[in-house]
Amino acid sequence: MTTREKILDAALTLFAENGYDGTSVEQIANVVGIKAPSLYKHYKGKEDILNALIDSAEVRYDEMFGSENHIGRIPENREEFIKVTMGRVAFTMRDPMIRKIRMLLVQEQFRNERISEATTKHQLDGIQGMFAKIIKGMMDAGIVVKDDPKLLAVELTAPAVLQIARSDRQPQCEEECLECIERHLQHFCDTYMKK
Amino acid sequence: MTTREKILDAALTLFAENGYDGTSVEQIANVVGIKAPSLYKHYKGKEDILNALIDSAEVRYDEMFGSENHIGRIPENREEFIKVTMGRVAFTMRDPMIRKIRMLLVQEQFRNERISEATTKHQLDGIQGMFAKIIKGMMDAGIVVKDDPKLLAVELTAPAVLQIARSDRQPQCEEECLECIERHLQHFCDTYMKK
DNA sequence: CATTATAGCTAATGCTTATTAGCCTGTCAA
DNA sequence: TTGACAGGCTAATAAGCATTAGCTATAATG
Repeated sequence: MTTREKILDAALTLFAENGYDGTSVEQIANVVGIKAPSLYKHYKGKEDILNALIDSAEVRYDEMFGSENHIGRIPENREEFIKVTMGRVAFTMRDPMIRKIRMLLVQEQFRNERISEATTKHQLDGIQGMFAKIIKGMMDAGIVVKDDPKLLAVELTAPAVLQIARSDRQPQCEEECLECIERHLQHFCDTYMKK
Repeated sequence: MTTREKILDAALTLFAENGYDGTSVEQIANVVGIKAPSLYKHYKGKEDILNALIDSAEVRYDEMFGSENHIGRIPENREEFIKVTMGRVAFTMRDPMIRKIRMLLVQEQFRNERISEATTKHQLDGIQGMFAKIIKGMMDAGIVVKDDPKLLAVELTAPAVLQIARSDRQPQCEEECLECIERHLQHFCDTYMKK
């Protein structure tokens, strides 16, 4: 890992934990193992680090949720749908990097337009788009009732997004959040899946 | 309005807009119309202002959503339910004070346990509890299908909470957010209300 | 009327912060 | 071998920050 990358990594951790204004350039440098002024050999300044961080978060997010090939196989029945969805949720909830990106975005969402748009993409448009396709697939396969896939995606994802956000701020409730999501998922299937 | 109150008011606005760390005591004093050191005649320090702010936010929230007498009449039919609920949503979304409290909480949710718990209460437990009661009432009246009211409250409120959060960070999308909530509400009624 | 508390002020303190200047060392190309 | 550059360092700068000390005027209280 290059120093440039180490800086991004340290900054992400610290920004996520203490916020942008709550993090000093010196703290970042400490984690990297260099002195603060050396950091300016790699980035123009603190704001520049934040921007680079958002760039890389966007790239990572698009790799993860943007491309078609990560939707995977359309589940063939209720059990498979629940299993694969819960797996996705648990992974997203626990992955340290993704978690830090969420925490960074949510704290700095009012700072500038880029972050604000990224937050909407992550919390709403991105996941909804992805699940709309999966739900559409299941409708076409005849295992989900005919309806607007986009609308069902909203119903499906919104409670999960809120619970993931909760587990970010109250990690001790992670288990409870997952259970809550699973109950919701069961209910979703009860409501919209054919028997 | 006493100076003590003016200080809380100014601090709420500034914290909501720029975050706690992004706001200086001097800025708060400027808005109030006094010099920074005078502020210490009213509060022990910056952290003390934040705590007082959360106290008052909690009081206001409990007045608003905590007590039974604010649930109001149980709607008698679909149209009334949609109308009164959209009214509630629009009010909550637009009320400046409530909006600032949401913005403050969401930005500082990782700072301390009180704020973290308040955020969960506002975003999840509070609204869900309130709507669970309303839904329960409509079930008892026979206009909503029999189901777990708490679970239906999750399905009902989660998309709305996310859209309200979106309109906080992208106020230019307020109209769009409200439309999105209304579509969701219609869909909720289609799904769970008897014809 | 005397005094005491309230609530403002200016000045100062001491700390943190982001950033710059300038130096040094090792690596690699000409 | 020389020279340039990358990437580290120390020292310094300048600004901003929360907070304290101490003064003053006004209003309330005895």
